[in-house]
Amino acid sequence: MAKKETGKKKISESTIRRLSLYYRALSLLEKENYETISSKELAKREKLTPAQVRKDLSFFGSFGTRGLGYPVTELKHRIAKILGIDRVWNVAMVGVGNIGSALVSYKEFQKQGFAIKLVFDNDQRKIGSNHKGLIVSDIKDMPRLLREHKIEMVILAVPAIVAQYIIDDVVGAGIKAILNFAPINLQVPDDVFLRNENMSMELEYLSFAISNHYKPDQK
Amino acid sequence: MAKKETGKKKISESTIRRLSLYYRALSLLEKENYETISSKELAKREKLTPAQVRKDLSFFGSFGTRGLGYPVTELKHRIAKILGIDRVWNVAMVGVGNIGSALVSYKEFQKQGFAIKLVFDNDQRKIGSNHKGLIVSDIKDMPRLLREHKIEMVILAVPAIVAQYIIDDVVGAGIKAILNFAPINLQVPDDVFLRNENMSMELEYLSFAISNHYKPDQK
DNA sequence: TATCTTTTGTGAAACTATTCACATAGTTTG
DNA sequence: CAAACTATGTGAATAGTTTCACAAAAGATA
Repeated sequence: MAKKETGKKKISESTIRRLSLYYRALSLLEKENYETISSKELAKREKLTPAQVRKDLSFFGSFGTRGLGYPVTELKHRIAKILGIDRVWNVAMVGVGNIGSALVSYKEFQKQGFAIKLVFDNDQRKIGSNHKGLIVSDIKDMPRLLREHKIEMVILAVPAIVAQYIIDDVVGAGIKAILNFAPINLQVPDDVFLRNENMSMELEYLSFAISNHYKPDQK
Repeated sequence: MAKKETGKKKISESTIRRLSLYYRALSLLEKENYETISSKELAKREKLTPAQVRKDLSFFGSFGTRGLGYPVTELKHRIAKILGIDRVWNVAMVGVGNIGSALVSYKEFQKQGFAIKLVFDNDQRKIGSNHKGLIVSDIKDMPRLLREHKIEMVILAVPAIVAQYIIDDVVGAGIKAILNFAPINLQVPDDVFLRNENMSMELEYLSFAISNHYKPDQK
């Protein structure tokens, strides 16, 4: 009997991140024509333990068949539903410097259902120019355009120095989910989800690892 | 009496990541002409608890003065030393598609001491072309060039489908630290540090958060 | 110099996450 | 169809991380 997710029990951040890994692994398994997959094999592919896989999934229901494993395609869809990626999300890119313009062309986002519909900048030389079929809009028009195009997520790729001002505008326009690439700690109201992506931090981690002959559990 | 880091006790991944945050905060504090900073204030700036800050630092020694706090500039240098970023690292970029070429121009890496010295691709149309002052080399010459230029870290920004072949070459050339942007789980020997950066995963996390009215501790 | 205040550094406690281990339920085989 | 096998789902045990709480150390005050 599948337990319905009540939304009551607290799901840990790590579990959610692993769901993304499972989803990716299942997409691959589907292409390899697997019909079912055991927690053991799924764990092996993502360098986790079978118990971890089963425990993670058990928070959301009971998806497997004892003696057989999990149905690949069905589990994939179930995870997509849990993650909320069983639909297309309208995303806007704010800032088209190096990172911003690269991400606009990044196929992976589109593939996972994150459709970049609008692109903004405050640089007059960039406004009006074409980035992969999208015309760069003036950041001054952002509040209106975000609403008009029903944008639900924003990727912020602006210089750290202006990031707080711009995120205030983004929040003001009603956006509740923001992925920030500026290396600075931004303030947002409690009901806005903010994730920070800091690529230097990953290199610093590697630097620490080499410098200290550190042997972590390779994630 | 400062306790010398023995390298024996296990430092958690989260602690290391927070060191990066402290480092960044301290750099800012230095610019704001702070001479000392309390764990309380430092915690506030990075949305952590004072106890967390003190505990993290205590793994590496005793850097503060009771009643006063931590000396900003000195602590910054100490953390730089711990993270191994008190020097310049020679880095190579492998793959100059969207992400790769954006990262080559990404100022933040340079600023943090990660100097991209070589750029590789296997696409004949790209080889020989100029990316921000760097000529794209043929990936066939990678083993030789990595050694000649004393490269210690590689950023892998190639399509998932070829990532395993290419990382095998990178490992073969003696590289011990790799930051991978391909959304696939790569195999490397035990003595090679591999970090995966998956930007779609961050958007999926936001998608989950919105879809489930999830309220995490905003990290 | 004595007292008060501040803030560190750190064991211990509380909390969170992972792994274990096994009853259970289903498949497969002869 | 019964026995053997396989693999889930999950409480309990273990391991790991964060927070608490306070003694101790240093600065500030008078």
